[in-house]
Amino acid sequence: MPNYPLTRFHEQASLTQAEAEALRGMGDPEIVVRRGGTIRRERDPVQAIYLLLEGWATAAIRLPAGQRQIVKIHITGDMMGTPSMVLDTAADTLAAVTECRVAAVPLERLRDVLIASPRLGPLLLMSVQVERLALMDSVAAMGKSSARERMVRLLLDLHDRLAKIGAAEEGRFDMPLTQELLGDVLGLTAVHVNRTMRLLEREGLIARHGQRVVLGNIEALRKLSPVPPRRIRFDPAWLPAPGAM
Amino acid sequence: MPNYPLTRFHEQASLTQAEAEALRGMGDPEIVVRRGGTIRRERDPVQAIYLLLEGWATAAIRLPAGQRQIVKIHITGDMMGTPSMVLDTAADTLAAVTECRVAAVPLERLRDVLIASPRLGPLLLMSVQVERLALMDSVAAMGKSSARERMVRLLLDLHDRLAKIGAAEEGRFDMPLTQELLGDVLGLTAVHVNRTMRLLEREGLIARHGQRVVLGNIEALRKLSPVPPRRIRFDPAWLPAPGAM
DNA sequence: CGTTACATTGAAAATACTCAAGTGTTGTGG
DNA sequence: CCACAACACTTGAGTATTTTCAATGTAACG
Repeated sequence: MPNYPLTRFHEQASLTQAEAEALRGMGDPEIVVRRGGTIRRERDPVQAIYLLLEGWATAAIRLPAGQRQIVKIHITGDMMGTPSMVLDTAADTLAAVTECRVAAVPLERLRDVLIASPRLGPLLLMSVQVERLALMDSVAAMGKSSARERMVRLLLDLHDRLAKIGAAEEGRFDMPLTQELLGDVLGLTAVHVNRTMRLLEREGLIARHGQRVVLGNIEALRKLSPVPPRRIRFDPAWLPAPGAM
Repeated sequence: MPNYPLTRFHEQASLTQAEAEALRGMGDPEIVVRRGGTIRRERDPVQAIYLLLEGWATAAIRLPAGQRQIVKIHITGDMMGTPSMVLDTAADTLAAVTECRVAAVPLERLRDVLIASPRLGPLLLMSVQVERLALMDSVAAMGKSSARERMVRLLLDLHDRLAKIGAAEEGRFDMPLTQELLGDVLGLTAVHVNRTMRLLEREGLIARHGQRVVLGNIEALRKLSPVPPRRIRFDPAWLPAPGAM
């Protein structure tokens, strides 16, 4: 088993193994960020994108009024901080939920990789569109569904993503997120997150033991979810074939 | 003045004039979609992306429960339907709010353009990241701010985007959106949209005459907005220089 | 002019929030 | 190994925001 979970990039962003390795190879040596630590702060100058080699992290925006909204929960294998690629100062704060292993890819080196592997640009574009779709679904869920529905969607989303990297099986997985963090993801208070989860528990839809979550009846949960999962097309008509560029 | 508002692509997506023309030149002949018409329906096979040559349009997701969430209000010059590039069937419905002039760019031709103008891939990537940031801000606004704050943000966002294409001046612009549509953008009911706008009016922050909106005190409104505007960097370090690819 | 679509307002109900207190749980230093 | 912080979770009671339901007003259009 390789040091790095390439499957993540391969499946989500449909980068080939060689392309993910090219990106990884150009990255800085990995650093370890301890639980609660900050990887990159909002408003910092944007100098790199980040590969999350292992761990859980959050991407959060702080509103002027002081509240924090988490816009993405990152897990092992995710690419982080790329929306800020088009800004001078970072849009979001990347924070380690668990201890994380992270490799930074300075933007200049990313440019070199884009030139050296011309297909990587379109593939990166593809992975960004996938993230954009996830955000569109988030907006839909936040605008038009109840706390319970949003919670169900989050649990299913985490389950499906964790299953892809082998960190969830038969609806069971570890979720190292406090209820306050969940609230900042869902746009709810920690108190209401608590009530909502307890409700799902009383209904027999989920069970919890510490950080361990068990989705008892996934089919029933999927029926409750405000948005269905999306199936990515791995060979879209607009993607130049290898060798064409 | 050219037939096509290239400034939009140039400013928002930082495509050069030549690149925008390349994209436009590869598009199908323009079609006219009448007010209320559908440009592309959710779940349709994805065959093209769309250039909105003129008019207002919405990109909306329909939830299984039947509600509709508008994830983007498109104005003249916008590129539409690109998130569905990575799907077999479209994620969102594109509908004409006003009469629209639209040019479709079939995905196969987009591929040809990407090959012929290699810098277009990274530039497209840039424009998609800009849209992604807008969605992140939307999530933040929907999760953590009140109806009034969200309404203020929407009005400022429309104002700023319209100003870029010369369709807003001194805080005045036409907004051909019904309160029901506004509700589907903001995640509110039409009734509450009405109350919220009337409140802003009573406070002297805005005025309305039919579709005409006047932002009386833009500075005060910006202070109320839950998210500040973002400044895009037009020459990011990761963007290969012309000629480098 | 009648029809239709959109805007406005009131009253009651529902959802989620705030404040507050109490209950684990975990980690740490003595 | 215990005491005690520190942190996270849980629950109750009252409040605020937003929704729902219903009725009425108004402007555009054939």
